[in-house]
Amino acid sequence: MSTTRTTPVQEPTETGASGSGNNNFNSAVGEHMFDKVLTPSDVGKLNRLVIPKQHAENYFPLEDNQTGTVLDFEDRTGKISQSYVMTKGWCRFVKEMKLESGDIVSFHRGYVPDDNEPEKRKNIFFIDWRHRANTNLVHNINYHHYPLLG
Amino acid sequence: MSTTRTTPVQEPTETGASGSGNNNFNSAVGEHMFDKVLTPSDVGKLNRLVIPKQHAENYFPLEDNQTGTVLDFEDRTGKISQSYVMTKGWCRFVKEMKLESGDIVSFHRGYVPDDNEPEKRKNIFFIDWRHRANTNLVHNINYHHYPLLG
DNA sequence: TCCTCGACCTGACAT
DNA sequence: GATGTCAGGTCGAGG
Repeated sequence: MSTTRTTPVQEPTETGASGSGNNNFNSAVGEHMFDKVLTPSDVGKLNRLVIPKQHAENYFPLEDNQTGTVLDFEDRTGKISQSYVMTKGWCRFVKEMKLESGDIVSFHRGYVPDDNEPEKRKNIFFIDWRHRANTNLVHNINYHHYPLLG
Repeated sequence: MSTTRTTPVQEPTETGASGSGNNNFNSAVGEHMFDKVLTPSDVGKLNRLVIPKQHAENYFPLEDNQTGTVLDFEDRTGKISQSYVMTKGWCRFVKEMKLESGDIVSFHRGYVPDDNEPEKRKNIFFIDWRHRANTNLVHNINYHHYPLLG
């Protein structure tokens, strides 16, 4: 219970292709971006989800992230690092899905053509979740998905 | 000791023009950007300075900050917020300047013409500091400045 | 009031 | 020991 650091956020189990039973969402929803095993504070009273920096910058449309701005102190260097949290809407999501520490959320991205500008594509985000395995809960290994609009 | 929140990061005392004695640095160094009163952790073992978000986004060349990316959960909204800290080089600065909680750092910006492209200007950053007033320390109300390269 | 949200502060830990 | 990131808190504004 004590050591609850983020799982070394492993690269995805390559899209639901692995046989872990998460195929009750249509594969057409899009590509898998990343997973996070929820920490106690992700599902606690803090009402926020810490998003691993690398994934936030890789996958969300934050535009032009330089992973920190570097300045120089004369001969030295000063670096400004950034971190990312999701706040708005998260707490409601946790409650409705009854998420607990150890459960897993999984972000996916899809595209739709933009009707007005066919050469452009519009992002659609999805968030899936499942209860962790190795639990006494009834609903283990159930996957769900929840659409997002980007 | 307990309540050590950031001073409501007030707007600057409008460039050293106010009579608080901070004129031992050449006014040619540039415009005043913002101040921060140092917290205990800013000068402690954590080796980092928390930079108020608004100032980081207003003044540093982080490019294209949208102050949080907004996604929509169907009819809901999820928002990703960012925070900023300065890490590299900060701890050395604190030690050399003997900064303590309650002291104030002040960021300034100047410009120099870019020799190759005269129409462009290059940022130069400076960080000034002073010990807080109302202290028993000897060096109160001393201002210093420290050049940065941008 | 209570809750959410957003910003900030502080500490732990990995590298 | 220095740096970078994440976890876990507090606080205040606003609904």
